[in-house]
Order: sequence, then structure tokens, then C-alpha cells
Amino acid sequence: MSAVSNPAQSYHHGDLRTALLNAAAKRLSEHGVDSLSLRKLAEDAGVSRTAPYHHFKDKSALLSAIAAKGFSDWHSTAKRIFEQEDKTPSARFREFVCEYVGYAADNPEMYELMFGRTIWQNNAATGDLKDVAFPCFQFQVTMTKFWQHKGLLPDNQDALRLAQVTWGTLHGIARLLIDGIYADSSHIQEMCDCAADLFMQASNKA
Amino acid sequence: MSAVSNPAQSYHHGDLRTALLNAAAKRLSEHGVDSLSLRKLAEDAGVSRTAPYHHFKDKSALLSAIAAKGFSDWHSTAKRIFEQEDKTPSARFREFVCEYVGYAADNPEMYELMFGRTIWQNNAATGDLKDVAFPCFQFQVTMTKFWQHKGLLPDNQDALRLAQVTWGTLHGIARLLIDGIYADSSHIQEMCDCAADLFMQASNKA
DNA sequence: AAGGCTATGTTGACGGTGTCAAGATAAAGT
DNA sequence: ACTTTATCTTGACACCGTCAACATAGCCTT
Repeated sequence: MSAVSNPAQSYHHGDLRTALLNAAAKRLSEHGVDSLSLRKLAEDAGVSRTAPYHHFKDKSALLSAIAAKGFSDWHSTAKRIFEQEDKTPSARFREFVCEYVGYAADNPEMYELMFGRTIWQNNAATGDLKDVAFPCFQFQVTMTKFWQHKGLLPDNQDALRLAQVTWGTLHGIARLLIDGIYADSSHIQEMCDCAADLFMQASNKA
Repeated sequence: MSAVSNPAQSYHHGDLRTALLNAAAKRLSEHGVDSLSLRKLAEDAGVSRTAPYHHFKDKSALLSAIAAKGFSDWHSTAKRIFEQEDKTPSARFREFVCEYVGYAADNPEMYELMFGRTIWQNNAATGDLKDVAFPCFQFQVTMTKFWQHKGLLPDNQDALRLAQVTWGTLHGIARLLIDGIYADSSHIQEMCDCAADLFMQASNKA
């Protein structure tokens, strides 16, 4: 905190916005969404309580900004898995299932933020957030169509509905795990295998 | 609020506990979990801010008590659907799927409370809550075994895993709907049908 | 370079929250 | 009748998000 180490320490912070986002990401992963207050973040950044309001409209906007980064990251991961052309579609499908649930289990607080009610209810989501999140949702449909085409998922279902259901399954498993309801992390692998088997079996019609 | 109309109005309330629970249920369905404060509930019951603490250890305990009633109600509904012996197992399965998602869509705030992180994280759930909720979870396994036996669900999967996955699917769809993520209520029926088809197709192995 | 505009930071204040401590009152049990 | 216990009260504390008003620093124009 010495004035020497940071020349931009004077009156203006320099890059408060990213400092706040970094502090928020740290607090998020360590202490959870619920114990994330603007005042604490301001303190972390060495700035007064109301300074953040010059960079974010309100708390919700700040949370949206963090979530946006999460979506961007996850979207990259999903694409990477999906586009491994050296692996069979079936292997990639199974890997996607495991990685999805694994991501949620490894980053429970980020997942909660991204897919929780906090930022989505009451249409509280920022335009910026939607711009990042919607393509991410849409990618789920793209993948579903591909898997249908490859015979891994039933071809007699509407792609959108099927995407909603398969995603719903992963989302549901993730939430049960994260929230500690009736499932614990020692069974992740088995649950993912079971889900993947179930979906792929459904396409093997007699 | 006249002292005449309620003889027990004097100093002691009479039955503050149930009054609080009623007020909470009302506020819950009308304004949501998040805007549910002990102080407002106390005011609703015409009592001072800290009076509730003589009936509930803390806010979490009060929420648990409301959720417990929700679980009890849902458990009855589930049993009623499952035990309709005049209908085919397949019809009952499909009905269960629709009713589950329908319950969540019709009582979003109660569902959020029952299956949300608020009361489950950090092992915050009361013993009383667990006593009601666990049999409810367990019933999902019982039903799964039955459906496996009837050939509606794949027989080659562990019942517990399969229960977690099927329930996860319903839970996930419910949450996506409630939280307004990538699904809206006009598609409930189609999504439920899609999910039911998917599961039942999985058991029709060649 | 001088002056003004704008971005960014500050303190003060308001109403809201959960919760603890200490005291008042009523009911129940001896 | 006396004591214990359950219940309800006010007061206080530490948080929280957010608004209003003011201070400062950097940039842009003249």
C-alpha cells in the first residue's frame, strides 16, 4: 500500500474498473456470491465506498460483468471440446458432459453467478451480458444438431427442445451437486456416465 | 387490530409461530424469497422486530420451516400421481414429469426456496427440514426402481444414479424456466414431452 | 498557457437488514 | 403466594446498497 510502489496511487486509481473485477473474482471464488459486497470490493481496491458507482451502474451491473467473463471462458472451453476432430463424436459428447458438470463443480460460485437467478431474474441482465451469454446458449443447440446428425441423439426430436432438455439435465445435475442436494462430488463421474449413456441409448431405436 | 376482536392480542400474541409462517408464505408467493425479511414478517404479525427469535433460531430456521411444508405437500402430490393404479405406468410417468415441472412453474418462489441454495448450503438445513425432505428425495428412487421394473427406464443402470439423473433433468428444466434462462413457460408442455420421450426411448434397446 | 469540461474520487446521510443483550410482562408450575 | 419459564419489548451494533453534494485531477479547447 506504499505510495511509492504504485505511482497511480494518488487521487485517481488508474484502473479501478479492472481492479474491482479482479477483487470480485477473488472474493467470489473464495467466499461466494452472497458475501460479495460493493463496500468490501471498494476496500480491497483501496478506494472509498461509492467509487465503484462511477464504473458500474449498480451491484447487479458489476455481477453481470463478472458473469460475462465466465460465459466467455466457458464458451471457449465448450468450443475446444466440441472441435477435437481427432476424437469420435461419441467421445466428445461424453467429454462435454463430464466437462460441463466438472466446470460447475470446480467453480461452484462462478457457476451459481452465471446460471443463478441473481442476475437473470427481473430481466436484470445487462445488454453486455446477454451479448456474451446468448451465443453460449445457442452453441448448445448447434452441438445438439450435430449430435443428432451423427446419430448420438434421437433424430425425431426438435433440436431446440432437445437442447433444452439435454442442457437442463446437465444444469440440474450441476445444481444438485453445487447446492449439496442429494448428490455429492464423489459420484460425479458415475452420474455423468449415466446421463451420457441414457441420452445415447435413446437414439438406438429398435 | 382492535383489542376486542382478538382476545389473545394483549401482550402475548397467542400463536405467533403459525402467524409468522402464514405471513411468510404469503410474502413468499407474492414478492419472492429475496424480499422476505424477519422484520417485515414481525410487522405483519403486529409484533416487534425481535419477537420471531423466540420461535425460530434465526432467519434460516424460519425459511426451513416454510420449505418443510412445501416438501410435505409435494411429497403427497407425487405419491398421489404415482399411485393412480387405473392408469398405465407409462401414463403416470409422463404425468409425473409434467406435474413436477408444472409445480415448479406454478410456485416458483416456493420451489426456489425448497431446492435453492439458500437453505441447503453450508449445511444450514434444519433437522426438521431434512426429516421431511429426505423421504421426498428417497421417493424419487423408489419410483425410479418401479419404472425400471416396468421397462420404462433402462434396467442396466444403477437405480440411485438413474434417479439422480432423471430428477436432475426435471430440476434443471424447472430451474431454467424459473430463472428465465433460455426457456419460457409457453414451451413447458413440449419440453416435458421431449424429456419423457427421451427417457422412455432409452429403454427400447434393439 | 488559461480556462472550463468531464471523469473520477471523496464524505455524509438514509433506510434497510439480521441479530445480540437486557429488561418487562404474563402464564404456568410449585 | 412464589418462583420459574415463555414470551415480547426497546436499544444497540454492524453490516448493506445507494443517493446527493462536493473535491480533485486530467484532458481539450481556445
